[in-house]
Amino acid sequence: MASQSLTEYERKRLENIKRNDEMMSSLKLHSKALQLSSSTNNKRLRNESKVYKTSPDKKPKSKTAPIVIRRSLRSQGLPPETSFQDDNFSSPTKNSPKTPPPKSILTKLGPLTMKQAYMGDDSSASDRVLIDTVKDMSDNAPLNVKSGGVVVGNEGCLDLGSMILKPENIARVMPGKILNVEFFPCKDRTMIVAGNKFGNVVFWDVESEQDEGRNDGIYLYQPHRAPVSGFSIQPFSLSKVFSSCYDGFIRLLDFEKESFDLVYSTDGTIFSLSQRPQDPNGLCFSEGNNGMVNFWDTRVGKSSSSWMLHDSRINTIDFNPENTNLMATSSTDGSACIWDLRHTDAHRPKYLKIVDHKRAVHSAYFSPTGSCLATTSLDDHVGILSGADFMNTSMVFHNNHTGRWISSFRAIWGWDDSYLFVGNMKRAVDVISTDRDITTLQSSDMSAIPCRFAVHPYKVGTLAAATSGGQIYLWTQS
DNA sequence: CACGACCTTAATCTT
DNA sequence: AAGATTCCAGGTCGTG
Repeated sequence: MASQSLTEYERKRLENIKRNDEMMSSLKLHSKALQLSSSTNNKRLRNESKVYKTSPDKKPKSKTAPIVIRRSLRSQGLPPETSFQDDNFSSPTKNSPKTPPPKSILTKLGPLTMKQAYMGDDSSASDRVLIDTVKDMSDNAPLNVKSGGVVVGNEGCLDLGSMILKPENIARVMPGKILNVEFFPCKDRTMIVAGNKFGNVVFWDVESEQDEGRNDGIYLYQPHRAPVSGFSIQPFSLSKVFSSCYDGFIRLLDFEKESFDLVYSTDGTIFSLSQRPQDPNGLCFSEGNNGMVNFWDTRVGKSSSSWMLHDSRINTIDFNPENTNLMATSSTDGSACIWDLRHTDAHRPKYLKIVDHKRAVHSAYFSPTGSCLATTSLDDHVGILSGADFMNTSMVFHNNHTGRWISSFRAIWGWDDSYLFVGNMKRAVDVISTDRDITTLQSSDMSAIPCRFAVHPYKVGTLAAATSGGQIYLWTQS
């Protein structure tokens, strides 16, 4: 038998590949990605985003009027499904920027130029402005470096009542469900990056949108072909953006080289991506459904260590900003853990603390000072750990039952250790304070459920809320 | 135990 | 305006 000549590892790998292929084809993922990246669709999206932004919707009804919004969102309508090109989609004859990247490039083990991945067409702004803006930001990077990676400055003085959602800060930045949204850690700029389930990555340069007329400040790319599961941008290197994908690829967008380079690929699913603060060459990500965490050295292109830390997929990885030896993981196995990377126990780190939930845990994040941890679970609770060695656990009831179409909720910390932001199924943002008070940010302009959030690391009061319909609501402090 | 059928949920698409 | 479709979650329950 041929299989007998294979090593155990090789046989397992082949099995994995076969299983993945079966899953992918059964879900018609390729076709979806291609349909999505057709230039007609693309044009529609950019138009739509503009329309949506300039007139989010007239609100004839004063209070909650979700149906109104939905009607307006599809006013342009999608052209009837054309026969989609199939997997043998031939490479484009002309290298026009509006040509979607063919599957052969997205699956190739190699670099992908920004030009190849850019989804803008002739009528949209060139991404040259974006590239130059990010390079400018990067040149000012030293200004952004703070001790311990913690925001210093006016923390703690946020008045929630002063947070507002301006109509011009609402945008449909991409199609489909947004799984991830982040701010560039840049002191004087509001640059947002988001990723969706189709493998798109979008940049929203918010100031650019306000300053320039024709340019809407939104730049859409397709560097991946499956859901984007994570980003990592280090404050000291703003021109480099790591992104991970369910299909097992991790790419590094380098604005200097203007390409999305491949840094890692695996047969498993990558569910989350993180970097230890102040470690430019290390990547940390979760892989597969067996709770594996992998530490990857990008300089050598090798794994420095990998451990099975949970019984099921790991949904988030976060490092303590004060003590970067502490790492928090959240898992579908129903637990979240804090690990001490300095101490190992039976070939894996020792856990300092375990938080048990009754169902899957979708996030575990350290507070800005590192002295608290917040967990979010499908068991309809937000856990808050505090005190010496995270001894005190407090569970706050919160409806986290998002169902299938809305990304799971993940409570994130604000600009100090006193409160958390988390989605609310009634199209609002809940603010949970550590003393268990819950207040709500509401706006009649928020026409969909905000499920994934990010806070601007330097601008207190600037909060991005992303939806499963591709919108971002950018709350700011008035 | 493994597996599949079925349910939940909201936004979008189609009729 | 209303029904159909989405679909890389995750739980439950029934069957082989």
